[in-house]
Amino acid sequence: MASTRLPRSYLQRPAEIVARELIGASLLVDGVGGLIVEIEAYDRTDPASHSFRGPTPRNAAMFGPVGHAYVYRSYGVHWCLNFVCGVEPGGAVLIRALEPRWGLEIMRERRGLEAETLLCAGPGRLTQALGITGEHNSLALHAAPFELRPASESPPVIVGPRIGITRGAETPWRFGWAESRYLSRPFRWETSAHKKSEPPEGASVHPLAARQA
DNA sequence: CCGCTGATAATCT
DNA sequence: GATTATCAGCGGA
Repeated sequence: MASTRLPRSYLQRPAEIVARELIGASLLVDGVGGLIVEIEAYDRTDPASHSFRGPTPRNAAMFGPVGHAYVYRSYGVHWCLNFVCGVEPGGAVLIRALEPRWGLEIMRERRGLEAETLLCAGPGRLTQALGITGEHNSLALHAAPFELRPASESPPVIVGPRIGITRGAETPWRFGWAESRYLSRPFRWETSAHKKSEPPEGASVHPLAARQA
Protein backbone atom coordinates (compact mmCIF):
# COMPACT_ATOMS: atom_id res chain seq x y z
CA MET A 1 0.00 0.00 0.00
CA ALA A 2 1.64 3.18 -1.15
CA SER A 3 1.25 5.77 1.55
CA THR A 4 0.41 9.40 1.17
CA ARG A 5 1.19 10.73 4.60
CA LEU A 6 -0.99 13.37 6.17
CA PRO A 7 0.96 16.68 6.34
CA ARG A 8 1.31 17.96 9.87
CA SER A 9 0.07 21.40 8.77
CA TYR A 10 -3.24 19.67 8.13
CA LEU A 11 -3.77 19.64 11.87
CA GLN A 12 -2.89 23.30 12.42
CA ARG A 13 -6.47 24.47 12.02
CA PRO A 14 -9.47 24.71 14.35
CA ALA A 15 -10.35 21.32 15.84
CA GLU A 16 -13.87 21.22 14.41
CA ILE A 17 -12.49 21.77 10.90
CA VAL A 18 -9.86 19.08 11.37
CA ALA A 19 -12.44 16.65 12.77
CA ARG A 20 -14.77 17.06 9.84
CA GLU A 21 -12.01 16.59 7.29
CA LEU A 22 -10.54 13.53 8.97
CA ILE A 23 -13.68 11.51 8.26
CA GLY A 24 -12.52 8.96 5.72
CA ALA A 25 -8.83 9.27 6.60
CA SER A 26 -6.86 6.13 7.44
CA LEU A 27 -5.33 5.45 10.85
CA LEU A 28 -2.92 2.57 11.41
CA VAL A 29 -0.82 1.51 14.37
CA ASP A 30 1.87 -1.00 13.46
CA GLY A 31 -0.07 -1.77 10.31
CA VAL A 32 -3.38 -2.43 12.08
CA GLY A 33 -6.25 -0.02 11.60
CA GLY A 34 -8.95 1.32 9.33
CA LEU A 35 -10.90 4.32 8.07
CA ILE A 36 -11.97 6.99 10.52
CA VAL A 37 -15.77 7.09 10.55
CA GLU A 38 -16.46 9.08 13.73
CA ILE A 39 -14.64 11.92 15.51
CA GLU A 40 -15.33 14.64 18.08
CA ALA A 41 -13.65 18.03 18.44
CA TYR A 42 -12.54 19.72 21.67
CA ASP A 43 -10.68 22.96 22.35
CA ARG A 44 -9.46 25.26 25.09
CA THR A 45 -12.61 27.41 25.07
CA ASP A 46 -14.86 24.38 25.43
CA PRO A 47 -16.17 23.41 28.89
CA ALA A 48 -16.29 19.75 27.85
CA SER A 49 -12.58 19.70 27.04
CA HIS A 50 -9.91 18.32 29.33
CA SER A 51 -7.90 21.45 28.45
CA PHE A 52 -10.62 23.89 29.56
CA ARG A 53 -9.14 24.52 33.00
CA GLY A 54 -5.57 24.77 31.80
CA PRO A 55 -2.58 22.41 31.79
CA THR A 56 -2.37 19.49 34.24
CA PRO A 57 -0.19 16.38 34.27
CA ARG A 58 -2.83 14.37 32.45
CA ASN A 59 -3.59 16.81 29.65
CA ALA A 60 -0.01 17.99 29.06
CA ALA A 61 0.02 16.55 25.53
CA MET A 62 -2.91 18.79 24.59
CA PHE A 63 -0.66 21.78 25.23
CA GLY A 64 2.26 20.23 23.38
CA PRO A 65 2.96 20.22 19.65
CA VAL A 66 0.21 19.73 17.10
CA GLY A 67 0.38 16.38 15.35
CA HIS A 68 1.05 14.31 18.46
CA ALA A 69 -1.20 11.87 20.31
CA TYR A 70 -3.08 12.58 23.51
CA VAL A 71 -4.05 9.28 25.15
CA TYR A 72 -5.91 9.21 28.44
CA ARG A 73 -7.57 6.62 30.62
CA SER A 74 -11.35 6.78 30.65
CA TYR A 75 -13.43 5.63 33.63
CA GLY A 76 -10.33 3.96 35.00
CA VAL A 77 -10.65 1.23 32.41
CA HIS A 78 -10.37 2.28 28.77
CA TRP A 79 -7.79 4.16 26.75
CA CYS A 80 -8.94 6.95 24.44
CA LEU A 81 -6.92 8.38 21.54
CA ASN A 82 -6.87 12.01 20.44
CA PHE A 83 -4.93 13.90 17.80
CA VAL A 84 -3.59 17.18 19.16
CA CYS A 85 -4.57 19.90 16.72
CA GLY A 86 -5.74 23.48 16.45
CA VAL A 87 -4.41 27.00 16.03
CA GLU A 88 -4.22 27.76 19.75
CA PRO A 89 -2.92 25.26 22.34
CA GLY A 90 -5.42 22.95 24.01
CA GLY A 91 -7.20 21.54 20.97
CA ALA A 92 -7.68 17.89 20.05
CA VAL A 93 -9.95 15.50 18.19
CA LEU A 94 -11.14 12.27 19.84
CA ILE A 95 -11.10 9.28 17.51
CA ARG A 96 -14.40 7.53 18.23
CA ALA A 97 -14.79 4.82 15.59
CA LEU A 98 -13.04 3.14 12.67
CA GLU A 99 -14.15 0.96 9.83
CA PRO A 100 -11.76 -1.98 10.35
CA ARG A 101 -9.64 -2.56 7.26
CA TRP A 102 -6.13 -3.80 8.03
CA GLY A 103 -5.16 -6.48 10.53
CA LEU A 104 -8.65 -7.78 11.22
CA GLU A 105 -7.39 -11.03 12.72
CA ILE A 106 -5.12 -9.21 15.16
CA MET A 107 -8.01 -6.98 16.16
CA ARG A 108 -10.21 -10.01 16.83
CA GLU A 109 -7.52 -11.58 18.99
CA ARG A 110 -7.12 -8.41 21.03
CA ARG A 111 -10.86 -7.87 21.41
CA GLY A 112 -11.97 -11.49 21.61
CA LEU A 113 -13.92 -13.10 18.80
CA GLU A 114 -16.48 -10.59 17.76
CA ALA A 115 -18.57 -9.15 14.98
CA GLU A 116 -16.62 -6.87 12.68
CA THR A 117 -19.06 -4.05 13.34
CA LEU A 118 -18.05 -3.97 17.01
CA LEU A 119 -14.28 -4.20 16.66
CA CYS A 120 -13.64 -0.46 16.53
CA ALA A 121 -17.07 1.06 17.24
CA GLY A 122 -16.18 3.29 20.19
CA PRO A 123 -13.15 5.19 21.52
CA GLY A 124 -12.27 2.48 24.05
CA ARG A 125 -12.88 -0.36 21.66
CA LEU A 126 -10.68 0.97 18.89
CA THR A 127 -7.71 1.58 21.16
CA GLN A 128 -7.97 -2.01 22.37
CA ALA A 129 -8.17 -3.28 18.78
CA LEU A 130 -5.16 -1.21 17.71
CA GLY A 131 -3.09 -1.90 20.83
CA ILE A 132 -2.99 1.73 21.96
CA THR A 133 -2.13 2.39 25.63
CA GLY A 134 -0.78 5.16 27.79
CA GLU A 135 2.64 4.46 26.33
CA HIS A 136 1.48 6.12 23.13
CA ASN A 137 0.63 9.36 24.90
CA SER A 138 2.43 12.37 23.39
CA LEU A 139 4.03 10.33 20.59
CA ALA A 140 4.21 11.95 17.14
CA LEU A 141 1.55 10.81 14.71
CA HIS A 142 3.80 11.31 11.69
CA ALA A 143 6.18 8.50 12.64
CA ALA A 144 6.03 4.81 13.53
CA PRO A 145 4.12 3.12 14.99
CA PHE A 146 1.47 5.53 13.71
CA GLU A 147 0.50 6.04 10.11
CA LEU A 148 -2.05 8.59 9.07
CA ARG A 149 -3.25 8.98 5.51
CA PRO A 150 -5.73 11.53 4.18
CA ALA A 151 -9.09 10.48 2.76
CA SER A 152 -8.94 9.59 -0.90
CA GLU A 153 -12.40 11.03 -1.44
CA SER A 154 -14.76 13.06 0.73
CA PRO A 155 -17.51 10.89 2.22
CA PRO A 156 -20.96 12.15 3.25
CA VAL A 157 -20.54 13.70 6.70
CA ILE A 158 -23.21 13.91 9.39
CA VAL A 159 -22.96 16.22 12.42
CA GLY A 160 -24.42 16.11 15.91
CA PRO A 161 -23.87 16.70 19.62
CA ARG A 162 -21.01 14.89 21.37
CA ILE A 163 -21.43 11.70 23.39
CA GLY A 164 -21.16 11.21 27.12
CA ILE A 165 -20.54 14.79 28.25
CA THR A 166 -22.54 17.06 30.52
CA ARG A 167 -21.05 20.50 29.97
CA GLY A 168 -21.04 21.87 26.43
CA ALA A 169 -23.52 19.15 25.51
CA GLU A 170 -25.29 21.18 22.82
CA THR A 171 -22.19 21.96 20.77
CA PRO A 172 -22.50 19.94 17.53
CA TRP A 173 -18.88 18.84 17.31
CA ARG A 174 -19.43 15.15 16.65
CA PHE A 175 -18.81 14.16 13.03
CA GLY A 176 -19.56 10.86 11.33
CA TRP A 177 -19.53 9.07 8.02
CA ALA A 178 -23.25 9.20 7.30
CA GLU A 179 -23.76 5.77 5.77
CA SER A 180 -21.34 3.86 7.99
CA ARG A 181 -22.24 0.65 9.80
CA TYR A 182 -19.28 1.14 12.13
CA LEU A 183 -20.35 4.14 14.24
CA SER A 184 -20.20 3.88 18.04
CA ARG A 185 -23.84 4.97 18.09
CA PRO A 186 -26.22 6.23 15.44
CA PHE A 187 -26.87 9.90 14.93
CA ARG A 188 -30.39 10.33 16.32
CA TRP A 189 -32.40 11.86 13.53
CA GLU A 190 -30.67 9.48 11.17
CA THR A 191 -32.30 6.32 12.56
CA SER A 192 -35.63 7.24 14.07
CA ALA A 193 -37.61 9.36 11.65
CA HIS A 194 -40.80 8.83 13.59
CA LYS A 195 -39.24 9.82 16.87
CA LYS A 196 -39.74 13.29 18.19
CA SER A 197 -36.14 14.39 17.85
CA GLU A 198 -35.11 17.06 15.41
CA PRO A 199 -31.55 17.95 14.49
CA PRO A 200 -30.19 20.33 17.15
CA GLU A 201 -29.79 23.96 16.21
CA GLY A 202 -26.62 24.46 14.22
CA ALA A 203 -26.38 20.83 13.27
CA SER A 204 -26.49 19.93 9.63
CA VAL A 205 -26.63 16.88 7.51
CA HIS A 206 -24.91 16.31 4.23
CA PRO A 207 -27.48 15.76 1.44
CA LEU A 208 -26.44 12.15 0.97
CA ALA A 209 -26.97 11.48 4.68
CA ALA A 210 -30.61 12.48 4.81
CA ARG A 211 -31.95 9.13 3.72
CA GLN A 212 -33.09 6.13 5.79
CA ALA A 213 -36.48 4.42 5.76
C1' DC B 1 -33.61 -1.96 18.09
C1' DC B 2 -33.25 0.87 22.56
C1' DG B 3 -32.36 2.09 27.30
C1' DC B 4 -30.60 1.13 31.94
C1' DT B 5 -27.02 -0.40 35.31
C1' DG B 6 -22.72 -1.74 37.59
C1' DA B 7 -17.82 -1.88 37.26
C1' DT B 8 -13.67 0.55 38.07
C1' DA B 9 -9.71 3.84 39.17
C1' DA B 10 -7.37 8.07 37.69
C1' DT B 11 -8.08 12.84 38.21
C1' DC B 12 -9.39 16.93 40.26
C1' DT B 13 -11.96 19.63 43.93
C1' DG C 1 -15.45 12.79 48.11
C1' DA C 2 -17.41 13.56 43.37
C1' DT C 3 -16.95 13.16 38.64
C1' DT C 4 -15.85 10.88 34.52
C1' DA C 5 -14.75 12.43 26.30
C1' DT C 6 -16.92 4.15 28.40
C1' DC C 7 -18.31 -0.67 27.87
C1' DA C 8 -20.64 -5.20 28.31
C1' DG C 9 -24.54 -7.38 29.68
C1' DC C 10 -29.15 -7.60 30.44
C1' DG C 11 -34.17 -6.89 29.90
C1' DG C 12 -38.11 -4.91 27.39
C1' DA C 13 -40.62 -3.65 23.06
